[in-house]
Amino acid sequence: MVANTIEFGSILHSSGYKLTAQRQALLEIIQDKKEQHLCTEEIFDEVRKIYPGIGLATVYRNLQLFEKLGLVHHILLEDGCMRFQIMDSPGKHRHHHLVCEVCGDVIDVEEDMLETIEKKLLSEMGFTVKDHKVQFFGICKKCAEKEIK
Amino acid sequence: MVANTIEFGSILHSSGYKLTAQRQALLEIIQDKKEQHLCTEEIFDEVRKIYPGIGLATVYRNLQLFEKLGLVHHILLEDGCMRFQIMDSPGKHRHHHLVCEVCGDVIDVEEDMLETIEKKLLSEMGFTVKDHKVQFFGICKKCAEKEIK
DNA sequence: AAAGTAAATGATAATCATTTTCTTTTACTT
DNA sequence: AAGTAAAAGAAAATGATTATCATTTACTTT
Repeated sequence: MVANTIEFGSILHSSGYKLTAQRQALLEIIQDKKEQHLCTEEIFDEVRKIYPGIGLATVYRNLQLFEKLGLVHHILLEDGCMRFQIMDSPGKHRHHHLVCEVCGDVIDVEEDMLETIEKKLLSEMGFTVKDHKVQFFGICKKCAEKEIK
Repeated sequence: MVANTIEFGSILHSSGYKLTAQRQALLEIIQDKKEQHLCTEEIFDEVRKIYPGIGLATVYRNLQLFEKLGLVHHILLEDGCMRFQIMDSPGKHRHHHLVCEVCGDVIDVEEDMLETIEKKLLSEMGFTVKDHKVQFFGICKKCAEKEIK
């Protein structure tokens, strides 16, 4: 499931892009920190550890490119920066995010559970859904348990 | 259903805020342009027509205040600015947005349709949902009909 | 394997939405 | 009508992101 450097290389090449050391380093980081929804600056800080010379503009540029190629996707929370994640199964609808209002954690939910709604939107409103972005705000399990004590 | 100036006045007063001419003008505009998901700059341009002296910072400040008071809410699309709307029924979960990828229109969907999912998130993951943000991307009815022709 | 070329990078400046600061004005209280 | 804290206006500051441009590099062609 997890794509390796060679795969990334062929994805880039087949679209006419070059596989640079910077791009490899970036993809490695994003893949490693899969569960953490890192923002651009955070990715920049991480990637510098393995490729110290990299510039911030390169990070921005390539995250955009990776998203265009379907390798990563981003979410917008309320903190005013883009947070990126590896796209686990290209073509599938985006997964949902649970944002805990207490601890700030962002939890991924792989299950879609929106088919019924999307069918309804088509039949009742004539709107064909191609993708969605869903965020739930509330209290995560950990924080709910702490509150009881 | 539609709150008038007097209501807004008492909402502001009861929370210790003053009812200024600028705030009235702002609320009028946001109420008038209910369907339009205006961004801050657009609201600024509109409000200047009825209150020419208003400053942009005042618009930003008050939109923030109105949101805190539950009078308006905002969405974040991909254009990098906040878009505001009057909150029709305070306390209720936010409504969903259908974003047409062809014409860019944003359509409101008042029906919630997420109860089943939210129950599942609680029972299976222990996550208590307080609110949600849901955007569907796709093709609206109008654009779908045009395509056929 | 060396040369050629377009793409990619790094550094820095520019941009754009939003926030902050600070002085002046105004809404509401006494 | 006077007093006061909140609000407004103007402008500077901030922070994320994008654009510019000279230099470097990945990959192609010889």
